[in-house]
Amino acid sequence: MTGNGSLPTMKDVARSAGVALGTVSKVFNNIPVGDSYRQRVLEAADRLGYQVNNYARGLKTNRTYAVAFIVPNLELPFFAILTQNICQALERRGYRMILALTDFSPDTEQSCVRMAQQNKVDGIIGLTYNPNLHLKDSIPFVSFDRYFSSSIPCVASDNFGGGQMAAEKLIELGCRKLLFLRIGSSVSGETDKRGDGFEVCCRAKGFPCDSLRLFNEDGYEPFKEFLAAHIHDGKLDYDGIFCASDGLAMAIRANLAEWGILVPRDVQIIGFDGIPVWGSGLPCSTIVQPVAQLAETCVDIVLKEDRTEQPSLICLPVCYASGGTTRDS
Amino acid sequence: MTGNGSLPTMKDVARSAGVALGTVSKVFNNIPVGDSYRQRVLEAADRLGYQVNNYARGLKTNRTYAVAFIVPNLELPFFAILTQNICQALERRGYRMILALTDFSPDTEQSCVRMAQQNKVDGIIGLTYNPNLHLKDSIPFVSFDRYFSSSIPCVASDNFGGGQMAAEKLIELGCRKLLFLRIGSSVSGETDKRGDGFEVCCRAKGFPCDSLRLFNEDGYEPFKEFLAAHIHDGKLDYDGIFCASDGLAMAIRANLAEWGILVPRDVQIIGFDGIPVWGSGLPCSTIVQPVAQLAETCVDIVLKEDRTEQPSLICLPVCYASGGTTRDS
DNA sequence: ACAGGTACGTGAAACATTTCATCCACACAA
DNA sequence: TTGTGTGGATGAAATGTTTCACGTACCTGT
Repeated sequence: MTGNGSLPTMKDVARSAGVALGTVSKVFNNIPVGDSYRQRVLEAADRLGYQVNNYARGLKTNRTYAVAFIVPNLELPFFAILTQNICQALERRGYRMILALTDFSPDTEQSCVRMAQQNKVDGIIGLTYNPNLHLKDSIPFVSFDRYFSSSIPCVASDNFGGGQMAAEKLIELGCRKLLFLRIGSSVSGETDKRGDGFEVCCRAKGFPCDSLRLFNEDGYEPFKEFLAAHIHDGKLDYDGIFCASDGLAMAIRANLAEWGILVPRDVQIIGFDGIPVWGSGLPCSTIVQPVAQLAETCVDIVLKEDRTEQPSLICLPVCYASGGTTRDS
Repeated sequence: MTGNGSLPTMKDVARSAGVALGTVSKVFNNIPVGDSYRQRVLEAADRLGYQVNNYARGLKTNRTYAVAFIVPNLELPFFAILTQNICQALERRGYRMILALTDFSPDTEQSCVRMAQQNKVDGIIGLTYNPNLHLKDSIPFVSFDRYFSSSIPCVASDNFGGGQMAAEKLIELGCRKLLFLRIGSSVSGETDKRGDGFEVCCRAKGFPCDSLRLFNEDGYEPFKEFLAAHIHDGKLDYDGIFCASDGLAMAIRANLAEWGILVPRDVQIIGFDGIPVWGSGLPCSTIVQPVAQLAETCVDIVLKEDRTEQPSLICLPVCYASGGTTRDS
């Protein structure tokens, strides 16, 4: 017994095992050590209940095996699942995640970055919106879904392609009066491309396409007004709607139901994200983001040793999946 | 300029400001320092882009302002929202969260605890199932929803009361043939109490009550068989179902729909959790858990300095909320 | 038997902080 | 003028690791 009440250190283990400090260190770093020594060290460590102190280790090595993930919240199923996949990808590589929530506040985003820097994380993955985040270039940063500049790697789904895909599908299903709906803040980023792809495709095929942006985060009140203005004699002006997210699609469907307009009977809807909830399949027909690969890619890039020749934008393919809000199944 | 390429340290700041090391330390710890000194230090720090190194600080002080949260995954909306609330409660107090996912594996739970210990977290909040987790008693541990022993504080909803509440409500709505459904692993914990409360109440009021436990995590196949056996001439043997979670309730509803049995027309369903998803309200009528207070309580307890006289079980009240799967609105 | 080489154990220095015993300078009282 | 007290700056020690230059012991070949 070393006697004092605090936790055992390497020094205690060394003393107890009758070896030098450096030898203990080597054992816990998988550096070759004579078998008898290794054994004695492990026994002593076990006896004392020794555990490596990562704070001392990190101080010395400047590697912490921690990565910060910055995300607005976990209410949106897509955010939650993305967080889960990134956390798992990190754990698989022996890293751990420091979770930082911003609630979409640019100031909070900045302070999360500061926190991460003070904590000497080995990298930061950010689902952030602040266009002029101040980053120390000594810490690798990967942006999810928002492209800031060529010096900041960005991992995203093929949003443009997804929009095209949605348009093609709706047209193929016979829709002729098309609408794109998106919701959210003014700082857009990649998400707008979903609408761009949709519009480009509609126009190319010669069908009219309206586009509406809803600014009210909750409640969808602006949509209600819009709906009221576009329903005549119980019939909607549109027969195909592409929503920028599944959540929006679900809200729209609920809203339309109040007018007696049924999905997919009267209008077909395609959402975006493709996260199953409640274990009962997709919430709607949708463009599915490859969450697992997105997460894996973010982690790969942020942990990459060689930071020269990093691609600045990585775009992963999406796919269409039927989920009950289109008439195709 | 200090010259070497690495990050500036307190020593650099001290030199640049022309003050002693200890003075710089005091400035960044809000310990009284002469105004002119303070100013000079802050300017120098700003000039050099200095940031406190939390690893050195943590090594010296043994406080890290980090708390580990151990949870199976973020797929279940309840887990995701709980994680969010705990993370926010921590951030409000100047702490950060290390997120550790277990996918329900007892071994992973244990290794998460080990990881947390090595990382010198100030506390651990665990939504774990392993009944014999090996914990260092030097780190405060709070268990969410599972009671292990009187020495480990447990924070939970009033599951028993919630079960009673569900029974009372269904009976009040005229249901007479009642069923309780739960899903999940054999290691149960507090969750079983939902069923207990339900059964006790049904029995007390003199109505029959069946109870079924589904072991298959995904797919709900066992429930399908059970359903088939209890539907005669398109009519279900039950007119009121209490599900141990909203996710299960949603799956049941979908299953019943395939048999032409509509909710709440033919049978009324009450779930458990009460997490809104897709921003469009509750998924079903449900017993709502007070997630925000649960999170707040966990954090309060795990960070409490005085660890004597801690309650071993804290039980927070739930409430019923109508969400479309009962005929009461 | 001895030189040279190899494998590996040793312990001090370094990492960036906090803390504490000292010390200084100034003010005020006698 | 001198002695005392005080607010506050100082810098060395300590925190638990890793790393590296060094030293020792053993082995091999001639």
